[in-house]
Amino acid sequence: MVSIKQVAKQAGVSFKTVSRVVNNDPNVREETRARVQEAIAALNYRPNRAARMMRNQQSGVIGFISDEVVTQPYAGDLLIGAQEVASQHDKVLMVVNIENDRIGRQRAIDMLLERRVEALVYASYYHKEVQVPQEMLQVPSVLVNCYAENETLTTFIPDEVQAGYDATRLLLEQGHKRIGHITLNPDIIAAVKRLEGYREALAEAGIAYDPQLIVQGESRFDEAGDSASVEKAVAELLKLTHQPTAFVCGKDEFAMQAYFEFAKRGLQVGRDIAVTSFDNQRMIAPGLSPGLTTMALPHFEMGQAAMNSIFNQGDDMVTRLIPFSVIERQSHLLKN
Amino acid sequence: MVSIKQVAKQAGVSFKTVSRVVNNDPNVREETRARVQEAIAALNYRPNRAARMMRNQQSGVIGFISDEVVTQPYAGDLLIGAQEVASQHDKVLMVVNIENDRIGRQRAIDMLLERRVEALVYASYYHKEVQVPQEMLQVPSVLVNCYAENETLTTFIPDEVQAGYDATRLLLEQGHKRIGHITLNPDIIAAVKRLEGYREALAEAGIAYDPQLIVQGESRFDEAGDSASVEKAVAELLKLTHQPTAFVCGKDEFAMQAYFEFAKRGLQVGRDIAVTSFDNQRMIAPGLSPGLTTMALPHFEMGQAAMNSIFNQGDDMVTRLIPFSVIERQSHLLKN
DNA sequence: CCATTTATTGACAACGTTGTCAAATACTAG
DNA sequence: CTAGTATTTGACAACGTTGTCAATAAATGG
Repeated sequence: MVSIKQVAKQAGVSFKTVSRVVNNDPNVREETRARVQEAIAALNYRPNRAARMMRNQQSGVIGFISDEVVTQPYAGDLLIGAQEVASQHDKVLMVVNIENDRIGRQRAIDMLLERRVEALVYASYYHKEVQVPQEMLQVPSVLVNCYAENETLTTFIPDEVQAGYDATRLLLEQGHKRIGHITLNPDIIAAVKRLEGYREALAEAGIAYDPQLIVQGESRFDEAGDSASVEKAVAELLKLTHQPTAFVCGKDEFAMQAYFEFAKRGLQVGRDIAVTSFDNQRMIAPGLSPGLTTMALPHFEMGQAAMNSIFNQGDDMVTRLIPFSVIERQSHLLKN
Repeated sequence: MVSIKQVAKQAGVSFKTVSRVVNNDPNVREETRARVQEAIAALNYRPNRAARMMRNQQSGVIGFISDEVVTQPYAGDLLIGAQEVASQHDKVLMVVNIENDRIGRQRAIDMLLERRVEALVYASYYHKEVQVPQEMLQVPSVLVNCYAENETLTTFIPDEVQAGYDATRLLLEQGHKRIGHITLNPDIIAAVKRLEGYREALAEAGIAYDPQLIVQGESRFDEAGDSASVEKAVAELLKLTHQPTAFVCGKDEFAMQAYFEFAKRGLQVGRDIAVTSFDNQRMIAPGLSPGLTTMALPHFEMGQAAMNSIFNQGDDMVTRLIPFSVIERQSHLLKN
């Protein structure tokens, strides 16, 4: 690899002069500058960031520890959002994926700290509680899509309550009074919070909460994607004497399966029954017919917000709720 | 940040001795080693990789340029596969996402080369042709999920022909003779190659190719997820006098929509009609009923293979096809 | 043309490491 | 106890940069 000294030799100047040219120092005679630039081009010189960093003690790198983020559909948007902001500040991300300790979390953090990352982002692939390793505190750090028991770090999490509220309100606004809710596994925070939002919306509309309308869409030990639970859930809700006319589904997969269950019974979403859901899986929601109205997780926004908070060290140690976006398609409407 | 010299002072030795302890040099008296280790722990010292790198001219970093890989569902597995192998060799990935030049490709490559990455992986989110920037050739590089016009780089791409062949053969093995194929947009390489595989499988089985059985599932300018095209495609195929008894769907979304079309007509997958598909979208395929038999893109394997080829510089400038995995669920079977 | 001032350039140290080699210390045998 | 050897330690240079400051060259004014 060619260094600044070789360029200097080629241009017939001291290496310090080359440094000046590289850094756009105005105190260089034009003629010299041109000569140096020529040499730089000729030798295809590229400054060495590691050496530069050693002088000014800045790595320009931000560590991004992802707890399976990238394997999850669209959660990669979190990465993209973070990168976008980082790159505006001339920083790069060093991404380490720690999947169930395949590479231990400890090792990841050590690696990143040895590389003198200027900050750390710890992102989880679904909203959950995590243990924050002590070492993270040595460097500005934020948590995304997860939170720590002892609120030691700035945290960005999706506003599940709002999402549950909005998903329900969309249906209330259409005049529905009996709204079924097929919930996620209650071990998941999202399940609990969204239900909370659902109840808030009902309360606001002056509708009594009826526990019969809440059915779990996945058994605690379900394999991902097992459709039997949703089948049962829909059956149960439709068996009620006072049938629901609308459904809030815990995720788009549930909605998809519910569509099938409705179809079996000759019910049609958009005519006989209204549906809202969560996640905006781009592979599912737009492809259903009618298109599924669903609450999109603010992955991109959380990534941006997290990174912004790193650069604006003013506000610290807060937990910020990032709102979901309402993706309105047609499934929440009934046309007749 | 604490440096080796401060540790040395604390332990009352020269900084070179600390260096030896850090690097597990056996030529250190046990007593001294203990003293140094104590100081290291006390000061929470961590070696500076950038400085280390400057000496031995190795950054330990591999650049991963992703052309929207992480936004694509499960394509993030590519990253994971790559990281797994990299980390076995004690390297880290520096990931830069270049989405339609939001951060220019040029800037990404400059950044990575300034950081003296030891190699570059260029990954595209769907199998397509790319222009390889000249600079990539300065460093060992591989292409993943995309290929260059002038085959200048080692390339790893999914074996679309095999996938098409397997998806078709699964159905042929069940005795189907009339197999419909709903294809992707023909601008996409996958569409063309999978059809090729389909034809190979038919030919092998001694069944004549019937162009009437091939229908495009998305118009050239379709928005992602528009379901109208599949609706029409299925209708067209079922209208044929000599109806198909099995369908090869271009992707899992098509299959999902086809399931709905069949349901509308009282046809049931697994009883009246058999289906195979591509992608193994974990949000869709297992949740359909019956579970969708589909060909999983070898993202993880491509990531691994790409990284392995970087470390085994023996074989160069080859194009390697990585096979899809056949994910057998029930949709290709008919039980009666 | 000389004395100043100003613009341009270069020598050198430093950043935190590791490699080379020499110095110091500890151990062994006679 | 001494010489000789083996072990342990440290001084110094180097990696590729940038900051500090001094040295040189060019420009200005009288």
